[in-house]
Amino acid sequence: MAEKTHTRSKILDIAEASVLEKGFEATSIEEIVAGAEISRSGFFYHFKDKNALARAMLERYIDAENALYDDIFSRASELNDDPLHSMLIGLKMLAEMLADMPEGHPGCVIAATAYQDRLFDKGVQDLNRQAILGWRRRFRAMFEEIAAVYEPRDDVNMDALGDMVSSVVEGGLVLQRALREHNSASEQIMLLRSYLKLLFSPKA
Amino acid sequence: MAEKTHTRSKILDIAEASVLEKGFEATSIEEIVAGAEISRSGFFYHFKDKNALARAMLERYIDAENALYDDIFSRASELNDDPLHSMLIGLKMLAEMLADMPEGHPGCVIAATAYQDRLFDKGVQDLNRQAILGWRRRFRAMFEEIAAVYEPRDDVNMDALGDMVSSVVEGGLVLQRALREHNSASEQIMLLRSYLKLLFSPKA
DNA sequence: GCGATGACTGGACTCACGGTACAGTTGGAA
DNA sequence: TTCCAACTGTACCGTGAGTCCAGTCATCGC
Repeated sequence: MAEKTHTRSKILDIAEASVLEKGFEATSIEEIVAGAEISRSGFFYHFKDKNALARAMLERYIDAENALYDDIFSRASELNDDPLHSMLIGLKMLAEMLADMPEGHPGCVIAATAYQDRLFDKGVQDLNRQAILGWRRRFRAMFEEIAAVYEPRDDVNMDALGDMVSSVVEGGLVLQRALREHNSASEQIMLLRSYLKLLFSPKA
Repeated sequence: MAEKTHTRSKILDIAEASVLEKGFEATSIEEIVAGAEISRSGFFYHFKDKNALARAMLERYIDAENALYDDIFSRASELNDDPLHSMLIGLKMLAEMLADMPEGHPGCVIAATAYQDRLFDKGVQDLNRQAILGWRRRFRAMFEEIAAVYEPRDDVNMDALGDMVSSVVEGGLVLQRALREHNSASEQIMLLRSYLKLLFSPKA
C-alpha cells in the first residue's frame, strides 16, 4: 500500500500511534497536524473528515494484518508439512509476536471501530466486517485441512472455530488494555493453541 | 444497587441503552436529558460530568454481571455435584443467555471503556481492572476445583485460564458487533466449553 | 516561458457539545 | 414554618470538527 504522498502517510502514522494510545475520539485533528507538521487545511485536503481518516487507517491495518498472517503461516508451513503442526507453530509465532509488542497491537482498531459504531459510516463498518469474514474463511480452510487428517474429538462449528482466532486476539487485547498487562493476548492465544492440540489429537 | 432517586436510575437506563447502541462518545448529554425528560441542570445535579456517569454505569454493569455469574453457576452446581459438569452446564446456560439477548449484552461496556482510555479517569479504569481481576479469581478457583478431580491434559497457566472466560465473552461480543451477527458470543462460549471438556477429560 | 494542476497554507467562520455558574422553584419531612 | 433535596432556566465559555475560500509554490507538459 504505497501512499499517494508522503504527507498522507505521515498523517496516518501519527494518527495510528495516537489512536492506539488513547482511542479515536480522544485523538484530535489539532494534535495530528501538530505531529505531522502541517496545517489544519492540509489535513482536510487529504481527508474529507475524521471518518475518512478512520477508513484509511482501517484499510492499512487490515492489509498489514493480512500480510502478517500470510507471513507467519507460510513460514510455519515451511517448517512443518503437517497442517496441524504448522498451525500450532504459527500460533506460537503469533503469540510471541504479540508478547514482543510492548505497547499493544493494532488489533484494537477493529474493536475500537466496532465499539464506536454510529460514529463511523457504513463504509467503515463494512470494511471491518469484511476483514473479519476474510479471517474466518482463512482459518476455517486451515482447520478443515487439519480435520481431514485428524478427526476432531468434539463436534464443532467450523465457522465459529475460524472466528475463534479473531475472537481470541480481540478478547485478549481487550483484557490486556483493561488490565494494563502486556501478555494477556499472547496467553490467550496459547490457550487457543492448547485447545487445537487437544481437539485434533489422534485418538488413543 | 438501589438507586438514590428515580431520576438518577432513569438517567442510567437511558444512557446505558444509548451507549450500547452507539457508544459512549456518540451519546450526548442532550439526548440523555431528552429521553429522561429532565433538564440539563438536572443531569449535572446527579453527575458531576460524563466521567461520573461512566463510572456509575460501569459499577451497575459489574454488579449485574457478578449477580448473573452467581446465579448461573449456583444453579448449575445445584444441577450437578461434579465441578466439571456444573461448569459445563453453567457455560451452556451463559451461552443460551447471550443468544437470547437480541440487541447484545452489556459486556460491551468493559471493552468500550477499555478502548476509550484517556477519556476516562483513573477511577473508571481501576473499576474495570478490578472487575476483570475478580472474574479471573472466580473462574480460576472453579478451574482449580475441577483440576483437583480431573488432571488437566495440558499444562496451562491457571490465571490465563481464569481470564479466558472474560476474554471469550469480550472477544465474542466484539465479533458480534462487528459482524452484525447475534450469535457469535454464544458460539465462542460453546467453543470454550468444548476446550474445557477436552482439557479435563479423564485420561483413557 | 506559460498555464494547468497538485499539494498545500492561512484565516475567518459555524455548530455541537461538554461543562460552569448561579439564581430561582417546588414538594415533602421535621 | 422552615429547611433541604431535587430539581428548572438561562446565560456563558472553551474546544474541536468541519466549511469556505483566497492565495502560494513547485513541477510538468506544451
